[in-house]
Amino acid sequence: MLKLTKKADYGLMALKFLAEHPERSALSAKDVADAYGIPAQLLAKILQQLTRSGLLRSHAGMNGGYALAREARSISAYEVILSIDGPFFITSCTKGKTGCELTTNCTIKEPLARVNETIAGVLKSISIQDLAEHEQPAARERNARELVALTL
Amino acid sequence: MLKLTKKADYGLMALKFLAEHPERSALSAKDVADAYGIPAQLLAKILQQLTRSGLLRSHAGMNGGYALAREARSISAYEVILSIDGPFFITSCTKGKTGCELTTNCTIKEPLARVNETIAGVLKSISIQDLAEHEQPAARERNARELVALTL
DNA sequence: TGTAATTCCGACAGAAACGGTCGTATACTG
DNA sequence: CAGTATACGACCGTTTCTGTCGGAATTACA
Ligand code: SF4
Ligand code: SF4
Repeated sequence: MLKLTKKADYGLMALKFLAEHPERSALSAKDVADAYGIPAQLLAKILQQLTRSGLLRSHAGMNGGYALAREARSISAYEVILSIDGPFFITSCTKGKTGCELTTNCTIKEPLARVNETIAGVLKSISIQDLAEHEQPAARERNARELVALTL
Repeated sequence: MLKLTKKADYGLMALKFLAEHPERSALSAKDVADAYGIPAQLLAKILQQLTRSGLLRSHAGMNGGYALAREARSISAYEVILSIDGPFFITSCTKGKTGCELTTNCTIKEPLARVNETIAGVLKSISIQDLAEHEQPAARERNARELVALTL
């Protein structure tokens, strides 16, 4: 289903946590894992992946750990998900193995690709910074209609 | 990952197909399955589920089959996904089994819930009718920023 | 009445994805 | 050198997804 993996979830939490602690030059995977209840080794792998993707900067050895490679404002949730879960597609017609064989005669492929772009756009426009700030839940969803009208 | 299941995918295809053939009073599951390359028995179950949810009207026996219960314009992709894949949540913190135990000290739960609503809103504003019509892919995503600003 | 078409329903199995662990190697600090 | 930390890959148990099978109930029609 349309659900993000816990890995991505954990990744976002970690990023947010790092964004909230700029005073510390680096936080170890264990620090973050303990702050919430995340399995330490799993989080470690996630942070390593984020580092590979260039979202984090790592430093081994004592007092080592991870820090944001860029400012929180410029890191989008989309990038995080992309890094952890791989290419973002809501449909299965992404070529490669276990893809969909109906791509030739499928008629909803195109429209769904547009929906895909819309959702990707939403994710791209959410930064780690946004997660760190807490605003009031306002009236949302009421504007969804006009919102999609622009993109579809 | 943030991917819809093939079942939902098939369901949308079928709905669209039905919407495109209003002249026929009913189309059998096999008709639809053959039109594309969808496994017939699987599609049958999907259509049955959609019927149970009230999106389709079914008629057994010869010359039986399925037809839209409402007009295509008023059936949203969200309803289809909801019917087939169950409640829509991008996160795992949906209580119940295999849920997330970090809900107490999780700090991104709230923000993600808002993202969830935004995406749900997008889905809700897309109708079967929309899928059946093909418009030009226009500049989308450029408005994503302002779009989310409204909902976040 | 009987037969074919068709929906309906549950159970099941294979395959993939996910969540998590382990072991070990490497790098840095002091 | 010892201790702390990242880096990486292999592995495994569970869940979810996809698809199949077998059979029962409905309806049309000859
Ligand atoms: S091709 Fe059509 S059916 Fe296959 S995944 Fe893409 S959208 Fe779904
Ligand atoms: S509680 Fe926090 S961590 Fe657990 S699923 Fe919800 S958002 Fe993700």
